[in-house]
Amino acid sequence: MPTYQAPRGMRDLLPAEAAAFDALQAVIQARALRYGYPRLGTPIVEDAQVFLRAVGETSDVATKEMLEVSLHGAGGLVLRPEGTAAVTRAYLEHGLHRSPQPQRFFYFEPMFRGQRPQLLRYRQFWQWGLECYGAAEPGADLEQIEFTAALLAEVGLTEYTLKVNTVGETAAQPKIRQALKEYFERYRAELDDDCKARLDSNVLRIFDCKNPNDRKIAQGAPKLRDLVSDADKTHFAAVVDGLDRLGVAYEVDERLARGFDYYTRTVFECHLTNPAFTKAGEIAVAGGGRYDGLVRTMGGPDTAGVGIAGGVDVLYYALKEQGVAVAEEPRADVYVLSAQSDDGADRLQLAGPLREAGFSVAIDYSTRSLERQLESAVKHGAKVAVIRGTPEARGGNVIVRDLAKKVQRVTRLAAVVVEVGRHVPKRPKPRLESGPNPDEHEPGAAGEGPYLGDGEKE
RNA sequence: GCGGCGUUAGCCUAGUGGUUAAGGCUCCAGAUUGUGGAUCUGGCGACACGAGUUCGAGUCUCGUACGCCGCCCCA
Repeated sequence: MPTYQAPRGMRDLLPAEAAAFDALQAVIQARALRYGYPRLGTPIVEDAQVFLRAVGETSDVATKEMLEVSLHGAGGLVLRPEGTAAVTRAYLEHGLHRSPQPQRFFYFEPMFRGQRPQLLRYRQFWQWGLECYGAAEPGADLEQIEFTAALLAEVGLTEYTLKVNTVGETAAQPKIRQALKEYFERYRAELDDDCKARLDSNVLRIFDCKNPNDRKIAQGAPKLRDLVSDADKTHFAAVVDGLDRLGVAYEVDERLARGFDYYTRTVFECHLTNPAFTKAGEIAVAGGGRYDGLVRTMGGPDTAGVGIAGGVDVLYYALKEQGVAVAEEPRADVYVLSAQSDDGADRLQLAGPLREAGFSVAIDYSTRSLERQLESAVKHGAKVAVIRGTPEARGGNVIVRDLAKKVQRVTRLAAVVVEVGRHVPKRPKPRLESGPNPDEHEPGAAGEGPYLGDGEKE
């Protein structure tokens, strides 16, 4: 009787999907580390003001789409709706703005939104993200865009397009909004109700309108690129030029504007292009941009910043749609069976050395017939059965049976680990500390010079 | 948050006012505890929840929850 259900828009990650998420996190986090972005964790709950300040109090996120948390009746806390504001809060709270700049961070966390769920828009969703503080140069923008392109290529996502645009520096934004407002104000009577509202709330969003007539009006609007400052133009030109040189495919989309107020200059998004997703409008698998005014808005010094966030759920389903195998539900490779009854501890003792050696081992504790136990082992996906039969147990032996090849041999207890190793691989054991990288080539093989200490001359 | 459409067992499906709600898959247990995915036999298990209409509701009406789609918005 399904009396209890997961809350609306939230779902369980069953082992297969959880394994896929783990695999995605491992790939993304390893790349982040390679780019010099260590992971930073922030609480799932934050003071609502953190986000209200950052994203702009008028945006919809602020007004109605955050999930509030009640703590003994006191309000003011919300479930984290996005990463950038939270990471920025941590950056300032811990004085990281007084550490050598730039500071780079990676995160991989669940986020929450309050709207009704739709295709790939859950109330709890996972995002990975990068933040870089204290680098105003276009190279920092490029770094993150290149990261994303390389990441998506690594995991095998091909059905997407990268769009880039510039929305101008902080100082230029009021002027830009003013110019657009003046333009659209002339057509106010012709705009549909939604766009009339956008005219007052967020003019930039009129460019996203689906109404054909409004689109026509929007085509004649002043171009963002003409409205931004000369410095903005130089910055954007450097980004675009860099993408060309790096061989990253992109489109300049004059209409691209992101939802949060904190974006300045470069904005970018990766949109899915598979029809299964475009039918639901534009779904972004990653997106981000520069936020040169955010740190100051949050109470810190004038600090440039740039960030990107990607949807893990979106990426996972997009890969599935493309037929990319992500990860399988992990199964125990080895099953321990026994014909003896009440020998649970013996079965555990049998499994122990195998587990310590790195094999994944599950145990059948039942007293069912060997036939049943073998059937169960196969159904659970085991590749090898270690069978404790009566005569073998008496002689200190077990049977190691390869369930796929249907071959087996009697093995001394001391040799079980070696014998099992002939049929299935060990799982990598994680370590608490990582050691130094081994040198992968002979010294001098790449034509490098000898090591010299300070003061030595070649 | 607004609107439309849905919800029968773990999964898929039948059942449009009248016995005890049917079937397939899965799962569990057996087919005399030494060798497996098959087969056979048996078993567990559902009308999302709550009201209402009716002699009688899985079936009609309303509300709630959840899902899908659209809108708003997009992280």
